[in-house]
Amino acid sequence: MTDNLKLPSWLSRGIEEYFPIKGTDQTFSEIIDHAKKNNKKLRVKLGIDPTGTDIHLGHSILFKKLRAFQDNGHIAVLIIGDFTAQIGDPTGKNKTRVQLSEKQVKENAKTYLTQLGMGKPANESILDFDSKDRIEIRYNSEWLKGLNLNSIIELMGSATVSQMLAKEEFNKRYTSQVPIALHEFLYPLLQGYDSVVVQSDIELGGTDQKFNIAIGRDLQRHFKQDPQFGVLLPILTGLDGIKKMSKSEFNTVGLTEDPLSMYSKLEKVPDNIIPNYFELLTELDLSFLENSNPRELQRRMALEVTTLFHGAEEALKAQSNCEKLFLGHKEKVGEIPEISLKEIVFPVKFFYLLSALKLFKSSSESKRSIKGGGVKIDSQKVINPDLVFNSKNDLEGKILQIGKKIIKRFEN
RNA sequence: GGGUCGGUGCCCGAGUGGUUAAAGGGGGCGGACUGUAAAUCCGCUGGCUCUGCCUACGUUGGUUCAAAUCCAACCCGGCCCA
Repeated sequence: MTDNLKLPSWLSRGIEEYFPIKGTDQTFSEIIDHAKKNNKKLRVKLGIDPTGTDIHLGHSILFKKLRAFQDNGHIAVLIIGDFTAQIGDPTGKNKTRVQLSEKQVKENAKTYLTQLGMGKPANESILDFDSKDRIEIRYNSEWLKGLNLNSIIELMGSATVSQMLAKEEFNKRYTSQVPIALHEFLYPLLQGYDSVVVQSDIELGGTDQKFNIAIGRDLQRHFKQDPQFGVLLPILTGLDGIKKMSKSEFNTVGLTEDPLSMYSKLEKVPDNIIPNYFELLTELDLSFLENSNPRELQRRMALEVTTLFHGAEEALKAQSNCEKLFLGHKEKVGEIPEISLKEIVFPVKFFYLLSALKLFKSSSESKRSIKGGGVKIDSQKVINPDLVFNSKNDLEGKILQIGKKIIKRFEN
């Protein structure tokens, strides 16, 4: 049986894969179509683990898709994995994942929701928090905290070791003799159990979530529910153009970053991922990609994305400031982030100043960067880390540049 | 539980008594070039208000003028056996 309906474009854009093509009796597109005709609300699950405090563009594509479901009449079931956050998703990289306290997790969750626009009107926020019948926020500790051993055994009984080892991440670790702790097998099961509890019809996730979503289907079947469909979205490549966007790789753009920093980061992204960014982060028709100047594309993409989060006016201002800055017309630039000299005790050595202002991780690093020629004041390279500034007057109003990314204006 | 191998800087990985803040590579950062991209080339890549001082090779103790390197105990991991 083939699927002769097409997915609507609000849903199909930028998705990597959906599965299964055909559920128990209908194809995925039939279900979407049927829901629309009958005004049926589908329950669309998206889980986030509140392990950090910043949401970046990579996450945003999931949330934007979730919003699209909302806008088309469905229910966003946002699961805050406050409980699972404490186990840790076995991503291999995070072997030293810290145990987060309950309090920490709650706070992270709160900042996530704020960043997603909770409290703002729907047209200014990423998710629609206004339409109460289209948003459901659940914390998974609600049901996971009290699971008793019997239930846990039941969950564990529903999957096999070889299923688990089929998962690429586990498999890689197993074959390369990197330890896998038993409790790590629990993570997919618990995440899958979330689907059972919230009775999800569709689960959204990155392609790396395929396994977990599939486990969710198994468990739903086990608990006599219709298994969910999975919609997999691509993993956004980070600013380096190579690795996935992730806080630990320092290649992210945060949703709440100021326009200038957002624009300037995006505008220097490698060429090869530009089309990808256009497709995943904007709503533009992509036909113009074919014959455009690559430099223009960078600028346009940066502008579009910045507009999305800060509005057209702010974005244009950022673009113009950014360009003026690199052309050297600093005096015309009004929007450079300021950095306060209040806490500084003069006289002060240059390297110590930068370290004290937290512009570098350490004073040694500050010193090295200065020596290496990476630091400018008013466009002049300053390469003497021991240069002494005697008073605020030496610096006030001047513009500091560190590498290509950091630009600050000294203020009292 | 027994046997065996192993635990080195952000990561991988060399080093098996003496300028060792620790080869080499990757990654990262900075510079030149460029389109603020890529490629290439060059430099930097433990901390400290720093011509010096302090921490570092799983942990703790020991041997020695001197240890990442030798010894002991412990902790952690892989594999084989049970």
